[in-house]
Amino acid sequence: MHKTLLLLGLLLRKPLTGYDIQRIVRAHGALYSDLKKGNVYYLLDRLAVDGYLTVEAQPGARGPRGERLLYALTQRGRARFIELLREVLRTYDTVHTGVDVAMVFLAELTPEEALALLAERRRVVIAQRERIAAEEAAATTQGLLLRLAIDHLRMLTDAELAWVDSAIEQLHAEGWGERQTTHRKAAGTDNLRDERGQPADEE
Amino acid sequence: MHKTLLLLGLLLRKPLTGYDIQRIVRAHGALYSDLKKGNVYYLLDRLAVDGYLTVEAQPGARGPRGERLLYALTQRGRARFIELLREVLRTYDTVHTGVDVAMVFLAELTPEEALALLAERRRVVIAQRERIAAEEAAATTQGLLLRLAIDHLRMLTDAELAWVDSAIEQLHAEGWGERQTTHRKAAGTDNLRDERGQPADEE
DNA sequence: CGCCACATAGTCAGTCTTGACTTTTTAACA
DNA sequence: TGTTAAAAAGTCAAGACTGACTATGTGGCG
Repeated sequence: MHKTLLLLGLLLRKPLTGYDIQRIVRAHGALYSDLKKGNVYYLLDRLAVDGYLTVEAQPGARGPRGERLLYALTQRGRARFIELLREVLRTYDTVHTGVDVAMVFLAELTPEEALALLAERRRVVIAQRERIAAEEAAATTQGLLLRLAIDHLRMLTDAELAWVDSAIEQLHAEGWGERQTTHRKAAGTDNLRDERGQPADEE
Repeated sequence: MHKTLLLLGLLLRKPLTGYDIQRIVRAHGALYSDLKKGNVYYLLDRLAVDGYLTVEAQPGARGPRGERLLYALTQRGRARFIELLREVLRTYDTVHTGVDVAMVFLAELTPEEALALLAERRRVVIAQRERIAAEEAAATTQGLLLRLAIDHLRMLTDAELAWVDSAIEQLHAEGWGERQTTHRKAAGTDNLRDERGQPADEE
């Protein structure tokens, strides 16, 4: 949904071709990095079909594949943009990265390997944090809003790092680092919980 | 990918039907909430086709739709599980919630509405934090790993809250709250940056 | 100039994901 | 006991997304 928001948002200022959009996306690094090439064309096309964009061949410009299409926002598109903007700002659902799922099953690995993998994760997170911090520095000249946006990325990465550190520490505290403690069987705390009785509100 | 990991993980202990899995997922609240019904059946089927699971009709049990299918892990499935577990633990990519995108375009709204929406977001995040904290409390009896997993969710939610607060504060500091300051045109700091020159490593 | 390597601009088949629908079983109650 | 309501268990068509592929232009260099 926020991918659509981004496309409409980029088209606010002036009409663009699919490739223009890709260049902008790429230039912004981590911020927009989840909008992939193929998806851009798909979404632009769908937005056009739904009447949010108009399409026309760009006059004097042909790419390797025939003539380039120029997409422009319609009035409905502008309205849709505002609508989406509100929607995205006001809602929040929990992010699901998957580490949490992995964590639940961590006892399936040897303590040594588990800790080694977490240590590797830690390094990866730090590297990513570095990259984002650099972007943030570059963005300070670009105005408050862009900086706040990148701030968001950085703060989430910081939180991830803090969590990994805390997890490693707690595992050590429980003896996961030591050679052969009470681990062979102590790990088997059953983590399959089943619901019985209350239907656990499904929407 | 972590959805597959979860399915395989749940099947580690014993064979289950699709519906068994759904009950477990629902019972775990926020932790597994991104695995939806339809997807469960699709993924189980695909895993079976790929040889990671075996399927057989559960003996004395029929649901509303014919006989229920019981899925069991194969040796390959067990190996795949471990493989995925390692992969998920070791990698990290930035999460993309969309607020950051929305933030970039915040100047398209009036300062009043923007701040109101952020305030609403703040409330939503707090409510979600509450829900997760409750789950975390309930999970403390369930062992370290489950608690660490839910910790992860909570810490990310905390970070989101901290960000919203900081954003609101900074916007106020810039005069977004006051009635009619220099905003009609001052907001138009161009946030379309384009790449020129270096191809900005695309993998 | 002819050839190679690379950048450009885009398509496409296949995969994942979802919400709305369907059919059967169970429960509740008049 | 018959009727209605809700929950169980699952299907399905359509939408979103991706990576691999394609085909054209462009610059360098022998």
